[in-house]
Amino acid sequence: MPELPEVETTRRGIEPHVQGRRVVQLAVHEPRLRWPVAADMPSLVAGQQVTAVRRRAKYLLIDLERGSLLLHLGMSGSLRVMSATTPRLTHDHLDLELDSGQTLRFNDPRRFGSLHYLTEDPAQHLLLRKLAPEPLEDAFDADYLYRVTRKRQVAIKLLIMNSHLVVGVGNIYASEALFRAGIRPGRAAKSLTRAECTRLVKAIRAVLAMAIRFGGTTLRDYVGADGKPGYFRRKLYVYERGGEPCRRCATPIRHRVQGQRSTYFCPQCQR
DNA sequence: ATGGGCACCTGGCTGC
DNA sequence: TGCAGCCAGGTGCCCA
Repeated sequence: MPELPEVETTRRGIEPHVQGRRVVQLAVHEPRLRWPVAADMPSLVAGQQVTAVRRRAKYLLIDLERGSLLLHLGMSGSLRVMSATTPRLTHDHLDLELDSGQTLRFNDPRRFGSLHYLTEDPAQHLLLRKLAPEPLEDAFDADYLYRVTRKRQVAIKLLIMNSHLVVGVGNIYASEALFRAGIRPGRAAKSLTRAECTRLVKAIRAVLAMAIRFGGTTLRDYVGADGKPGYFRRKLYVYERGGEPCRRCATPIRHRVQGQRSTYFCPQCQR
């Protein structure tokens, strides 16, 4: 479910409830996530104070005094803050119970999410070490995108979804950013001109920033940390709009499968 | 090094 | 009503 804007929306939603609190208990109701939750994690994190809540790509980092929890929401995960006494629902797999009487509850039907506890520098962890620059920071610019697309035969949509090259762009925003940049998703990455790279970088930044401002995209059951749905969905130009008229030129939006994922584009506006 | 495909899961929807 | 088949927001890993 979550792309970068949903993860950032979640981070901002939980931060005020979590930062500065002390962990009373980590309750692992279902350890079988994408990777098994380590059995000794509850004993390691109990009693520690939360010093910060950060995000790297689509990972959330909950910094503690002596280490960090590294959480990924996968395809269907969500985090909610609620009273620790609230009855659990199906797929509520984790509870980070706090000294405020509240709990940070992780629900994930598909169990593609994950939780690690790191005592080393998180940036050096295997899952984070090879990630590309953050798209909303300065290192991600037209020069960078132009450089990494040279010699790449792969379709530009697949390239911008490759977290070793660009982080935070998932299936929805990949289609949306390419529409805004006027670039067809199937184009070989190396065929992009410098001007197109400039447009694409701007489009990626703009679409992610706007989605964060609107609190993420509502698709099916997505809700933010406070349980409220995101409002970006009505802003989508192409995603899940196959056959419908392009909002800009009225040409029917096309749908096709790329790398086993759905892609949407306007054959008129995108070249 | 690059690229393509699969795997991990559950649930919702469609069509017979 | 039941059930098979297909699809869904991610990404690490294996193989060619």
